[in-house]
Amino acid sequence: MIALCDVNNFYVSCERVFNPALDNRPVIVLSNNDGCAVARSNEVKSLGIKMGAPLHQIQDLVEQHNIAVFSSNYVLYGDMSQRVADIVEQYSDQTEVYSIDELFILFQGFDHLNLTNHCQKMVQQIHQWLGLPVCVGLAPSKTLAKVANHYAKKLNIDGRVLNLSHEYYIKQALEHLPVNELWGIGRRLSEQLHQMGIRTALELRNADIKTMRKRFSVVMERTILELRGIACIDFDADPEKKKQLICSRSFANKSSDFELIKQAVAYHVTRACASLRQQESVAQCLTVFIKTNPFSQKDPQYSNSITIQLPQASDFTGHFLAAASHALKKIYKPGYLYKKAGIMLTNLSDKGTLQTDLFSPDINSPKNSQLMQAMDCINDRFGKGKLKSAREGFGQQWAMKSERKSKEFTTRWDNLLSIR
DNA sequence: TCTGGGGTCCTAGGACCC
DNA sequence: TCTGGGGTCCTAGGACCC
Repeated sequence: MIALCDVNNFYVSCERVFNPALDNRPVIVLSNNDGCAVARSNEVKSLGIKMGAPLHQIQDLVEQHNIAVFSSNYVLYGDMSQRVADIVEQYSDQTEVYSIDELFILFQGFDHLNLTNHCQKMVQQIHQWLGLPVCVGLAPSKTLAKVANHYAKKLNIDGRVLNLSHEYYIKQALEHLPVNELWGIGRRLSEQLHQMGIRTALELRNADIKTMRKRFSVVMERTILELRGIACIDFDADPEKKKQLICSRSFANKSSDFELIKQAVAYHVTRACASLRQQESVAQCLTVFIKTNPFSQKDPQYSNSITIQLPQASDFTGHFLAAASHALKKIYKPGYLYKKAGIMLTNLSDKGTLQTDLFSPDINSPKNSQLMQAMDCINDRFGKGKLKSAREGFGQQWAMKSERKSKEFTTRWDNLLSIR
């Protein structure tokens, strides 16, 4: 059996843990740059505010219903997420962190246990230790576990665990589930399924598998098999290293200032290279991209990207900074108001198996390596960005808006909550 | 005026090989 | 008019996820 453990309205729930006045009050957490609503409390959902709604479009509702609005606080959410995972690991040694608020749990050799009870205990412990509400769906496949989790939340199941292992209940659940709510069936696919007359998850499960494979792809075939209780999406306890790393941010305000964009790009390169070293990879390709605000009706639009290949894969920030600065000069056009810049590292490989070139000098000197190590060490100990490249500048004039962020309650001594 | 930031997997088609 | 039968690798684009 596979369980999906998912924290309800995760970001909102994290805010509520440290601010009980938010209980029973509508709460929203915004995306980066205070742009869109990316987490909503149940009260907000029932007001009809959609996932991803831009804040400026729902401003009236916010005032009307006295909705509490927060900037996203990833340090807090990341730490809380880790704490959830730590607890879950006590209940099975096979867990797969699927996202910041979800884990799959594999229960193998647990036949002696009543899994529903086992998971209920886990839910209780998470609630007691962290104050976070989680729901668990149990089923023979990941896709069905997702379905079970969906109903555990929706039906407000006692004990917050729904076990979907009996054929009768599986059918019941799928019969009432619109096909577009399935994991792996997005907007495009459900449109096409609708055209074929397939509207519920049960109808999809009963569809002819060969026809569906032909018409769609192996992905669709797997979804159907999973709905039939045949697990075919791998359980991946320790995910491979990232195959690409992207770092980008929108600017607080649009700008055509080359120097400002250059500093933002340097900042992104620095962050990406630190992640690269952390997972002990090297990258050979660097992509730099910039774009104007696509939502603007009146500003002339421009976006471009360029990919540069290093002579050798590397993890030395300096090489990527130099390449990025070169790349940016090529794509930057004056006169446009830019809103976003970012970089991407691709063609990643293991640092241990790094191939050097027989005919050109090695660009990865031990000196560079030591320098990066020292830098990472200092930044780990004294905080991200304590030591940085001069190219990043000091002002960070482009820095995103984050005007309503709560404190780092769990990771900074001086942000510790005091109780009177 | 204001609209996020990450990721993954699969397929078709082109270029190439013998 | 007739023009084989296998392969591999790479990339762009499309779909999905949170």
